[in-house]
Amino acid sequence: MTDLNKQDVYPSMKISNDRGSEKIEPVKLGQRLKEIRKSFGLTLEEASKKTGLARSTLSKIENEQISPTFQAMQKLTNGLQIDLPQLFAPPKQVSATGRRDITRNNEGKAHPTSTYEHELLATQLTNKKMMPFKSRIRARDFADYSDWIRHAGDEFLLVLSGEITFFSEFYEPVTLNEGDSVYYDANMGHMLISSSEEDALILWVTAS
Amino acid sequence: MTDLNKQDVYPSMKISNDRGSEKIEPVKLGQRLKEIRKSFGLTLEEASKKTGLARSTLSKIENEQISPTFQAMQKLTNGLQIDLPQLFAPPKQVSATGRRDITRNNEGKAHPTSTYEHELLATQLTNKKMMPFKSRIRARDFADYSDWIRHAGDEFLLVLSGEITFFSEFYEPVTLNEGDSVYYDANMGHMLISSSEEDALILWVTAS
DNA sequence: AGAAAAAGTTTCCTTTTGGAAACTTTTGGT
DNA sequence: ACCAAAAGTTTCCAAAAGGAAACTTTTTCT
Repeated sequence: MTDLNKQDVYPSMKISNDRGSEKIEPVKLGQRLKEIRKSFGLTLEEASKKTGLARSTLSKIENEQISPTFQAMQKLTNGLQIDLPQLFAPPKQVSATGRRDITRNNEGKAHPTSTYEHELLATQLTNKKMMPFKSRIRARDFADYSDWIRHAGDEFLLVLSGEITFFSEFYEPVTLNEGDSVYYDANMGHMLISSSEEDALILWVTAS
Repeated sequence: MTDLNKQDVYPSMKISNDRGSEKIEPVKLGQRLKEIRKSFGLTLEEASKKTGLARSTLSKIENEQISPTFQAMQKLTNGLQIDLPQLFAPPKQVSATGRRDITRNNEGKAHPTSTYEHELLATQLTNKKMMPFKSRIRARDFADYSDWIRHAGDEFLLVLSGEITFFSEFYEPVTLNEGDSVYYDANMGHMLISSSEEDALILWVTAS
């Protein structure tokens, strides 16, 4: 195999930035950590017990007097049960106004097709991590589809009413009734049909 | 005021750490870093110039002889133009068989509290991009909470039955009935109560 | 308000990291 | 194979992090 490297595959990852050490963006780790600890209602002492780091060390980290080692950070994330991404997470400014979008029943953005009738919810917000839909499933037959549906990301689906049969690439078809749900990798080929008399109503959410 | 903290009212925070790491995960940072550097076709010397870290230091980090400080890691990520998530959670295994998890009605993992009764869905899968819950809302009063609920990520909520009042930090309370949904930034303080006689049932999904 | 307890910060000292240079291993050319 | 250059590792020391305990501030009693 040729020595294909990331630069070939992912042009976006350009390393052309030749400036040795650019200005180090001051990710406010300490501040962030303090927020998290407080949000759990923990004192330094308690956090100390959970993480195995000294009270004093935690204090210094929170006040940005020291730069914790990776080891220390692992103790932090393990002890407090948080993810690293969460810690480094974007400057995360709580927007002054907050993001919120309410969609009333049947007032989403409709996308009807012969097999589905999708209603996109929360259309007012941009940069969402998830895309929620409510759909009416018209398809009654496997043959209503030309091929597996397949796309990036995770998908979660809950049956609101009716009965569907969920087909997927590596599994036997399965019947889902009201209240049943399925979570799957959308890269795996999938499709679904309504398997009762009526159309089925489902809620589904994607995230990538 | 009672010492009610987030963990009490919001047990999901505990389990939302779904990265499959209950115990001390030995993230092979050094190994991973070496992979990345090689994939860019960089020598230690070049990486050193880009990151501002000494050749020797890089070597020691890669061979896991030392645990880099947060500062050092920032230099790494800045200099090499990679982001932290990449460093920590890259194994990125696309399972050959496909990931899928079905949760039957009322068969999720329950987490009852006085105000909520959460049922975590899709408990079999790890590394999910979303965390789906079905919940029964018992709270009838604003005062059932000690403070706003606030955590990282986006949240989507759909009312399955009953009627809820959704309180959030920067908005007036709003009443949601069956079929209504709301999408919001979970960093924004929020909480909700059942505003009809019966308990309300909701579906909600978080993603961060 | 004052005392006691709890929470948080700073000091002091030990352990560990980070960097320059010496040293070893690998690669490339002849 | 040999030698030279490049790449990588280790040594040694200065600089910084981590922990125990002293100290200060804040909270919670009476």
